[in-house]
Amino acid sequence: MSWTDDRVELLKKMWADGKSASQIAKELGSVTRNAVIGKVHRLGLSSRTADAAGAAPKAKPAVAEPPAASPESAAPAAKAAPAAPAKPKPEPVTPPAAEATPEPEAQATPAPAPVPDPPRPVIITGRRPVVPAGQPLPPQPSANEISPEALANVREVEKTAKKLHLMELTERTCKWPIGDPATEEFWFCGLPSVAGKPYCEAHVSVAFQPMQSRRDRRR
DNA sequence: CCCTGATTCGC
DNA sequence: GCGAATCAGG
Repeated sequence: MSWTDDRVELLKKMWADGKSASQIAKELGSVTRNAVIGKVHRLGLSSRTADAAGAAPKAKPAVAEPPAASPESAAPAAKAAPAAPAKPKPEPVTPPAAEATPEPEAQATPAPAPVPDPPRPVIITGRRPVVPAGQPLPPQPSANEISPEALANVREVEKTAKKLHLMELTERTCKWPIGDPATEEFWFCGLPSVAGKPYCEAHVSVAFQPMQSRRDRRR
């Protein structure tokens, strides 16, 4: 396969989104990360300036950057805008409020017995527990068993999630789901996973809890 | 080792 | 223009 306008478009999009060359290569398929990097350079869009939204960034250091003059000179905004309904882009992640319950909070105990605890990921959605029909019943373990600090940390970490799709997960990428599977706002953490565990450091801390904290949990 | 992007250069 | 091989790093 070659660099069709479509694929180039996707490439630009993902590159702007901060995806790595290898991630982009996987998503596009039929190309290696080298190919992606090569193309990125040929397109002149390297630097990857931290400006996301809309405007065409043009801040090249050395080489001249011919803006590829298109037929239309002053064509107004009406640029090809997909039928994307709305994307306010607020943090989709909003874990169930964790009341300040001064729980002692014993850091994950790698201790003797392997925690026989089901690593149940909390599917955190921005909305109410509204689950579209057909969903496998998202576990809502409620955060009352997780320390507020840990939760805050997780939220922080999730901002840097690699946002991988199912097929991009590997042996060493965090498989913690983020967002609502029923919407586009869904992906997997993707950060480096702890050796032998399916999740990254932050998510392991909320997925595997010491038995102690589960004990005497009322309700 | 795992991974990044950057460059080169034969095709 | 393309991208494998290679380089240079984290």
